[in-house]
Amino acid sequence: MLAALESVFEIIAEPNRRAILSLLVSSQRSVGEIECQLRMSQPTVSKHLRVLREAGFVESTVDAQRRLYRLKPEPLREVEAWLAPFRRLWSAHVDALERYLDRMDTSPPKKRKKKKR
Amino acid sequence: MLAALESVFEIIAEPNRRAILSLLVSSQRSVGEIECQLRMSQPTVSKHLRVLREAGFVESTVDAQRRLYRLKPEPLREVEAWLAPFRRLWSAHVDALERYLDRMDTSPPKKRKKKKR
DNA sequence: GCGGAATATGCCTGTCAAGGTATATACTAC
DNA sequence: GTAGTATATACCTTGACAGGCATATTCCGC
Repeated sequence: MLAALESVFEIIAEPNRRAILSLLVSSQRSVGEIECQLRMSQPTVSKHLRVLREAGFVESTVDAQRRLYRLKPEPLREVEAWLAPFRRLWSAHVDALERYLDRMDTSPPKKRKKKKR
Repeated sequence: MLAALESVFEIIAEPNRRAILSLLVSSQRSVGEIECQLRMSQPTVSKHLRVLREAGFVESTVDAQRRLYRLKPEPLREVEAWLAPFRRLWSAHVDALERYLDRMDTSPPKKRKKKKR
């Protein structure tokens, strides 16, 4: 579980890790809080947190025996950056190429912002 | 390779699949073109395309013996949607203040020993 | 019909991640 | 010191996916 896992996309491919990240949006949490809210075993939470920490998704501070984890933005911005070129697919403005491709579309109509077919 | 793979995040966790998607941004392509440009074997390309098609990332039209694949927007919008709540992490003016408030959000730490491990 | 080109699929195998259990570590309170 | 709490790590097993190779399918031209 704590192996290579180089790419940020592989990190967020795991549903429990996404759940942890989403939980941390509202505020930082201790391992026990995450364990309780997401109904995962404590070692599982710790292992996922380790993966997330080593990938830069979260950081922790020590508070007595507890460790408080909170989000770090950088890796998710990588995802955002990769996603950027695809936004033209659903942006309101439809350029020439997309209109061309839409004309070739043989599948049943779907909700599109702009014209097609 | 052609198993469940339910979530869109698991689909885009595979580097070759991300490469295929990125390649299709500029225009639709045949399997042979993808195979050539990305230097993958033909069965590998076809299998990845099948995964992408079944997940709704791409669709294909038949052109003689060829099949032309092009992007479909919906699944990537799911990624975009999941990412949305995290944008507050890097929207400039809230950053420092909200992260400070996050720490106050839970029960106040007692004597804090600094930093991560 | 036949042969060839383009793509899809089946089978097999190596690899690796995810989780469980048990244990280790770190810290607090007494 | 001891006991208790919170978290991390080691070891192991299971399962799934990615890719290679061989083969099947589909379509074209002749």
